Amino acid sequence: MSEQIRVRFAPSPTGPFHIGGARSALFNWLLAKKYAAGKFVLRIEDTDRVRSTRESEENIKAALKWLGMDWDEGIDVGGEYGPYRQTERLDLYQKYTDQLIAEGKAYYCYCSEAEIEAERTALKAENKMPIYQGHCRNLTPDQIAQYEAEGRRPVVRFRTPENQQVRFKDLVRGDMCFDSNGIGDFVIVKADGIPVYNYAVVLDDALMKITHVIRAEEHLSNTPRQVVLYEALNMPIPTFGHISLILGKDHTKMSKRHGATSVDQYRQLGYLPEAIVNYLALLGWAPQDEKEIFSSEELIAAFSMDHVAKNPAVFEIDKLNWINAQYMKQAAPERIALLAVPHLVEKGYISGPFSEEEMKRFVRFIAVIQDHLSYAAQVVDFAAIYFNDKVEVSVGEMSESLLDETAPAVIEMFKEMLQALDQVTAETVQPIFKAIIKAFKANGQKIGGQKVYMPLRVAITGQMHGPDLAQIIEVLGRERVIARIDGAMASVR
RNA sequence: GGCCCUAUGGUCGAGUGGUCAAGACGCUGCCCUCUCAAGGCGGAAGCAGGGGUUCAAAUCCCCUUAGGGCUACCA
Repeated sequence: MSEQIRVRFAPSPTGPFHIGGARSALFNWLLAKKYAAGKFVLRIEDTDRVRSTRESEENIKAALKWLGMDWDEGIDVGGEYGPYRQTERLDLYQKYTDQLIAEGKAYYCYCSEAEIEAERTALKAENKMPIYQGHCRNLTPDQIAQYEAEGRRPVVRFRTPENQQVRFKDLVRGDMCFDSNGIGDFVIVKADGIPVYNYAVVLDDALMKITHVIRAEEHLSNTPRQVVLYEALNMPIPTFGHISLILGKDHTKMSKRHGATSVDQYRQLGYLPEAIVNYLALLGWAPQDEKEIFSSEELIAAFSMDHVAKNPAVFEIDKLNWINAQYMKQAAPERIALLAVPHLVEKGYISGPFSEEEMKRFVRFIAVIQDHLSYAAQVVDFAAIYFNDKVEVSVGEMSESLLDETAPAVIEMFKEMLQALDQVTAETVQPIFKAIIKAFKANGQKIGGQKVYMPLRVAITGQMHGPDLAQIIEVLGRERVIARIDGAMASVR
């Protein structure tokens, strides 16, 4: 592969930025970064004026940046092949359209949408391929004048060569071959003068000197249309690579039904961008070795289109969660704390951002629960341990552990020993538990760790499960721990 | 309907004519442990079906089946 590699990501800004789009972008980005002279360009395909929005374009850019995929050329950053928004390139396209028409490779078609629709329906009824039958292929000047007089606005159709084998090379599918007769004379410019996707994409990719077009498989069947256009335009055909689609759990195309599908939803849930990138890379591509966790740099080094899978991949949230958890364990607690703030606010634990001092303390708590988290929003599952000073002991196993006959003595001893400590840290607290067991033993009573830890855990956290108790005590501090214990004991008495 | 793509455990996937068919997630057993996680060590679980080709097929060919895409004046 040449070092002059130029790839692009060309999304349509028509909605939330989808996880599948992110993977397409990633594969292109990885390919560009692999080569010193590689360039990744970001182009906005907004020819669908009804559905395209600036808001969506901003989302895409923000998501790409969040994921760490910087672009060398394109929207916002510019470059020598701009502009990079298709609606700003209309005059450029016009030149080539005129040329195609002049050469007889394209022609005006005055058929109305209703007429086309009727033709299509009829063909389908006969079990034939619903392709344009060429009604306006060879209009006389008189006919054209007649249509113009009727006020018809023409589209431009491409005169697709007949009886031709359209071939192209696909990096993931191998050599592809389509029959040109299955294509028909398709529209390249709509009645409003705006080129259609299949046409604009060819012009843009050629003009922007794109060498490799890596995109989703849904475009595979469109590729022969594009290839005939490249040929008619006398422009070099890029190398294609059609990566398979990402499916939901039920093996249908990922949609809202499958839960979070947009990059932004994952960002809001407190997933880490490195983890998303890592997971996406593993979806449809496999490294040569058995490595699973990759930094961006490692990904760039290891990535190759040679090992991109052909079959569609099911998006498995469990695996993403596992990968994200791997990154969470390594992440700075400060970062996780920051990501958790909106969720803590939402649950009413706090009313706004932490003060600097509060943050410092909360970060210590995060360090304690860090290994329990798949993503930052899950902090709320542990937040009660930290925030609820008024411990609620539910009747049942919990209250029983406090009403256990050894419990009062355990708790009294614990309080005394905790008070006696110079410094309350996990290291100084831990020996207390052992000391209590020993004290019972000296008294002729054998009790297990369970009888010591559980009443204390329940009295301090109001829960029977949770992270290391000594660490929780360190984070909470002596006063709050004592107060919680007293409150809890009072509530069960 | 036509054209096209795809098919290895529940999932991601290694595998490119000769392997006891990797590894990971998930599930599960044990260890660790106050608990829940994390971590460590094990286990169950797979070549969609049928025909060929070949001494030999997950691997090559054909058919069937299933899933998906395209067939727009969407991208």
